[in-house]
Amino acid sequence: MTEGRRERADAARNRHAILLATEELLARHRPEQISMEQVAAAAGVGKGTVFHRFGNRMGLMRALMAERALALHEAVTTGPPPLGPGAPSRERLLAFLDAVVDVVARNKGLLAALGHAVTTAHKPEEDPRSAHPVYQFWHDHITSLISQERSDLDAELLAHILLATLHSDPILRLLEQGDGQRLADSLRTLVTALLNASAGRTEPRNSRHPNAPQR
Amino acid sequence: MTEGRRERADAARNRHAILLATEELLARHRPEQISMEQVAAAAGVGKGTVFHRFGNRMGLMRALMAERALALHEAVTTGPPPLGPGAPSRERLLAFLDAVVDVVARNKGLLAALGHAVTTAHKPEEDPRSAHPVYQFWHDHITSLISQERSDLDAELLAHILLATLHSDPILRLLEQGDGQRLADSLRTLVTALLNASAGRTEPRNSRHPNAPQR
DNA sequence: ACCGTACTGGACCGTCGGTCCAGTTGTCCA
DNA sequence: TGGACAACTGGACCGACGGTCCAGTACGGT
Repeated sequence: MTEGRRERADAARNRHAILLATEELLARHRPEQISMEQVAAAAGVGKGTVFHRFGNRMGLMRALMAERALALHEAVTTGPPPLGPGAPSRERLLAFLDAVVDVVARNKGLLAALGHAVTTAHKPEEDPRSAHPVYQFWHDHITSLISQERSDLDAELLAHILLATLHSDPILRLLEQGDGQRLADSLRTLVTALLNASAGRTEPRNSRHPNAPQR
Repeated sequence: MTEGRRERADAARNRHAILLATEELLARHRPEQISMEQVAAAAGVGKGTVFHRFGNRMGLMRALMAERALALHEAVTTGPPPLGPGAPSRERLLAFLDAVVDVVARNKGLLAALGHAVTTAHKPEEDPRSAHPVYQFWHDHITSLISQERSDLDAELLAHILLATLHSDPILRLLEQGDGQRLADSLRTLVTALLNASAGRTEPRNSRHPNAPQR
């Protein structure tokens, strides 16, 4: 981050102001209709400053998201069980999903703002590999917990499925109406059922569309 | 559709050309970077025509999606089991999910193009109620099948969760690489586990985690 | 054949993401 | 303390895009 120099005081102040302004706008307006100019104006800085600090719209959203997710990140890596290390994987997983729903519920618009772009670099093939760090972390964590508990499952894919929930508009809508608990409950049900399922129980690869690629 | 007059021949021709051009562009380029002008040019019509027929970007995507989903719609409502009526709900559900994955896999970019907007009217509070008809239908169908099999579950929410899968960028990426079978398998596993789970097994509404990180 | 109208298409508009660069200001070092 | 230098600032500017408008076109009914 800070290579060599420290961050200049005014820069830090403006950076904070921009993030704050974005937060407020996000809380009040639909995320896809807040413009960078609006953000700049609301923060009381020039547009150039915003772009200088955050590169582009996505960068701004990423930074904001990263900040919001920080507490959770710490709770998971160094906090007490069941979120932190120490509890059995199953408990950690359930606790983590609860916590993630919580974060998302408190940041309704933000996830939507990131949108699909969360994991995508959209410019002329930048590096299609790198996902949003927050997503990356969440996904890795869930993957690891699932596979610890059930090594026979496709943990990685299932983690994507679970997280996909949080990008869904109808579900975001529910969250807006305060139905976070309902979502958390269903997620618990789902995961519990998954972890309890007997291993060979699901019918294996049936022959799909003939020209569907294998793997 | 055709109230009173028939659709003019040239209009039909152009409409088809536009849809076709959109398809091709969608297949070649990232969906968020194809512009309406491009579509118009590729279809060999003026921009006005495109807007006249489809209203706006979303309308175009909707129309295309509706067309793509038509076959599935018919298979479900009037086709033979297990997709159509007649088979037990569980079989129908599994078959339907397979089929949906198939449709999505064959239309990679399209879902992403619709994006979150699938269910949202974005203009100044138009009618936040109405979802994309295709989504609506898929959701209703899944909800109904789940609740027939397991009336104790929150079928509606679970249906949203299952469908959310298809809007996820990482998963769309997998689909692009031909991993449709892998996704279908995991979905089957998930649903089977869910339907098999013993009723009271999942811990009921615990009072969210006390040490969930704040803010 | 001819009339009314639905359809057409390109000029046009306002907005927005992003760039640029000249001026400013914080920080380091002597 | 002061000077030099780079980092930061911010607003003018640009190209692109979604969407509107409307004069002209040509389809289809009669």
